[in-house]
Amino acid sequence: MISTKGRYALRVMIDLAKRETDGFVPLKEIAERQEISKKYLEIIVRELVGASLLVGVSGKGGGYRLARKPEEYTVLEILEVTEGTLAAVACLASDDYNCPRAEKCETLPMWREYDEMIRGFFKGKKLSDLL
Amino acid sequence: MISTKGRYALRVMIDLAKRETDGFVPLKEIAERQEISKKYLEIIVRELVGASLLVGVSGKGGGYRLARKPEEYTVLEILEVTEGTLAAVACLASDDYNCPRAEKCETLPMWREYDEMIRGFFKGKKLSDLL
DNA sequence: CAATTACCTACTATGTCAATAGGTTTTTGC
DNA sequence: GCAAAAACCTATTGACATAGTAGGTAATTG
Repeated sequence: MISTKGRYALRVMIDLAKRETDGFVPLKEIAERQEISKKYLEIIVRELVGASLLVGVSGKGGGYRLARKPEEYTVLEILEVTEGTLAAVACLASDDYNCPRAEKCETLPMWREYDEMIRGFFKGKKLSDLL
Repeated sequence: MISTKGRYALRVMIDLAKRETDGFVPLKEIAERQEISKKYLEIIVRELVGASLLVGVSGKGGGYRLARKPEEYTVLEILEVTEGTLAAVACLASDDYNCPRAEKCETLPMWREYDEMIRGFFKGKKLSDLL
């Protein structure tokens, strides 16, 4: 299940994409428009800055803006930053999981297929598709 | 993310499908073969019986068996029993959620599309496909 | 009647989610 | 230089879900 964090992140990105030409947009404005607690958004937005999806500038006149053009973001990368992993099952979440039953596991192939489908879906969606 | 409950349920169903002709299979055997705590499986299996996916018989010589043929189960229904909902976002998890922002929500259409894809995927998989 | 098995209720440890609280640092305009 | 505005940072919390465990009762068969 996609958490609020991922969903909020997406909404922030969309909000900023719509204000692409407005320079730096303060978080306060975004929080009000989106009706999300500014304090909570701070956490989310910081991660987006950390991953270089957003650029943040402190001080008066500061705020946030997209680091690239809306069509250059996939929904996948936005969700991966905030959700950590989109893996459907723990077995696929990290490379060093190494389940001893993997060889004989009858369900693993299905989870792999599922995973690929999901990633493909979100990779195919650009931020610009959501405006 | 699909929890252990759903994944274990699936493995129990597969295990039973492979022993379709063996009459009633005691949980102890399944737990040993699958290397899962019997106690925990009890909880899961009870839910499967409650949903009429399995038939359980008490007493000596008892155990569990499938209620239907393997090709008559979809993975979707098995997961739905144990996971409760497969909805990707809270907005779609229950019908009476009624988000006030639904009308203007830019992401909702994508979540709907995502949801349909997932349900379609698991509906298309039969238990017999996993043997 | 003893063994086996499902069935049932309750509890618990751990972790994650969704925030909140209360600061510090950076930058600009006056 | 100073006040305002903004990002940035650390810590904490309440609620809930997950992944079990513990200890029993009821049903069935040989």
